[in-house]
Amino acid sequence: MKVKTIKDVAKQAGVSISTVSRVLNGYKNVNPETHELVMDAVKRIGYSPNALARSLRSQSTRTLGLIVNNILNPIYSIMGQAIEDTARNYGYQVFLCNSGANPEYELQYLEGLYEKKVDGIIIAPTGQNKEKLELYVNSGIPVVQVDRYVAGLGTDAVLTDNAEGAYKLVSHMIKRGYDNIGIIVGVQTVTTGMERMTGYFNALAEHGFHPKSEYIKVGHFDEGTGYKAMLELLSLPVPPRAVFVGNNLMAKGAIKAIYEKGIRIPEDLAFGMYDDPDWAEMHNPPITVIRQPTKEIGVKATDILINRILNQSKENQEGLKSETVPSELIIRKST
Amino acid sequence: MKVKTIKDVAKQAGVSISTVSRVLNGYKNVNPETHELVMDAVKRIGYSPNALARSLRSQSTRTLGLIVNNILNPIYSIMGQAIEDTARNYGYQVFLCNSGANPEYELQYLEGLYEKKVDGIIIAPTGQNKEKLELYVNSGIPVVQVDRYVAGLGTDAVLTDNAEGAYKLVSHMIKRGYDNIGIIVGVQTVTTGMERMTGYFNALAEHGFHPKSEYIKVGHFDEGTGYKAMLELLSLPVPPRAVFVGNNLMAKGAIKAIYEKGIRIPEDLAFGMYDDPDWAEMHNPPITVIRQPTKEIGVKATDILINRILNQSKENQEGLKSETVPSELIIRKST
DNA sequence: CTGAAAGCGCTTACAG
DNA sequence: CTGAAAGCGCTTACAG
Repeated sequence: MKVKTIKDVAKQAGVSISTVSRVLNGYKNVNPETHELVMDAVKRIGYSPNALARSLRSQSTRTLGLIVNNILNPIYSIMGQAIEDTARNYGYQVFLCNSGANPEYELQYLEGLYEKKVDGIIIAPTGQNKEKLELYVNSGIPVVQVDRYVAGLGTDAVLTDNAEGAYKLVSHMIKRGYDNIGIIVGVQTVTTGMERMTGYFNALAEHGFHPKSEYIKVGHFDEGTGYKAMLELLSLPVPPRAVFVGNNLMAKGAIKAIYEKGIRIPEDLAFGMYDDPDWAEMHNPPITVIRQPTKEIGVKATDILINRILNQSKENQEGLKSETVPSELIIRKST
Repeated sequence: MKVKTIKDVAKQAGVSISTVSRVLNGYKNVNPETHELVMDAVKRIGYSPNALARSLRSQSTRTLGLIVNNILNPIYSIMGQAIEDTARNYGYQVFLCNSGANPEYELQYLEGLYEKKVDGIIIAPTGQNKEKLELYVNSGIPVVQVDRYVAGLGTDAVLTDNAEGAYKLVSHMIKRGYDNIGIIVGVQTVTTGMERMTGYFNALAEHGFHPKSEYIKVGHFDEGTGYKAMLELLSLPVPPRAVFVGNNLMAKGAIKAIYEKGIRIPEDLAFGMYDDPDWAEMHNPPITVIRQPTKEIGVKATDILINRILNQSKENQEGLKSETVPSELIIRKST
């Protein structure tokens, strides 16, 4: 079946292609009868517009790019869903890309989305591709950073107050009477890793504790390094009495290590984590967490991005926004 | 910063745009010196091709569409990741779309991807948009159905043997000595819902049991209806002694209901489910499951799809494939 | 209210 | 090995 074009519609309807285009785009100045003629022809031959041609000419794709770190992390799938839903309400489609925390893949996506001429992007950046991101900024393609950020980029951002979240959780542990509190967290080249570490330090300092280097483990915000770090903590001569784990993936690995060693929560080891995935509440005992308003972050980021796109031509653009949403301490039985 | 085109490169390099195009596309018959001239110019002015223009002319986008049912279901996020990775190896990008089990959204995506001229699609269909899917088939755009399928469509498919999986799990429960086995499963308009129900019936029949209608609950493969169904089962004069829940989302809801009622697993109620999400093993007690080879489904579907795309011009196409991958019974403490 | 023409940025026969 | 020209399927000033 040959694919139909606007030309076929024009021929069927007995009008010019300009007129067809006007009807299809809902222009007001079209004779009602002509309008009907065209719509009938469209129906009859089963015409469907070619977005490639339309976008090439109109310089707008009504498409957003979303690059997340790890689609297997529920934080990002929930955020992705919120972004998609919000974008849909504005009539935008979303190109969801998963960098897998791999800067090379991220670079490929950044290039691919640029070539595909998305109208804007939302990104949870690895931090390694600042140059490519600058290309967007310099080309006037709006970028919103979420969850983590590359500094000095001149983009909007929607973030969590990671330091405060970590601080709240660790302070809670201290108040519960636990000393020797360990931390397992992601690399310090990523803002979330840094800030959660900072919160940990702040909580200790404020309560007069000195951090002990053997209780501080840095990994990759994934299950494997979470598992390994926990094993190391547990094999210390004096293992920590409580541990703060920096995200849900590391926590999964850490829990696995705890099971293997036959350690009991919270009797032997109190356990708290950043993020509140399904299993945190279903776990026995239920786990104390810091919950981020993931959905809200997605909605806000999309609102900001699309408003930038829509107001691109306007003179006095609003200044860059860097919103920080609060996260919530949810105390359960594991601490 | 004005965006650069092939024309700018041509001017910089002092050659024609045809030559630039040849260099960019790696044609062999280009003078090495010319090649260098062009590549230098590309670097110098920071040229990046416009995929819209390229695709419009070349009639190929090297882009795949993936429409899943629910990105919050780990089955689909894992499958999505596998599809993305496989496609990347072939040089294809994936447009990941989440229908949210809503036929209207699915239709929108089906239309959007068609307009964007993807080279092929992979879909876990809701079942409601057969007509739109036929448009793809008739237009010669390859489609691979995964997980569930719309019958009579003339597409390839990669599926799980749902009936066999359900049969294995329910048979296991019977052998353990449980009578009065209930089922909570998704709507019977979707193949996975139907087939898992069939497996349940088969297992009962083979062991001489008669299904009891009050133990059969049909919902929407989501948490809400799983919760509701479980509450109903538990408030029966004679509640079931064991329950088979049809997917991981329904199971989450069902577990919540079980907690609320203070029911113990497996002492009061044995519990088994389709799918093996993270939390199934972390649950206390760990849950007996049927695990699908989700990743393998994604890889296979992508291989099939891309081979179709690549061989589209060839005469004797291979016949349609409908592969069924086996699923595995993993016995844990909940039964 | 409608049509003819130019052009978006490429690729691809066609000549040479 | 290279260039000029046509054309992919649209939208958008420009005339009338």
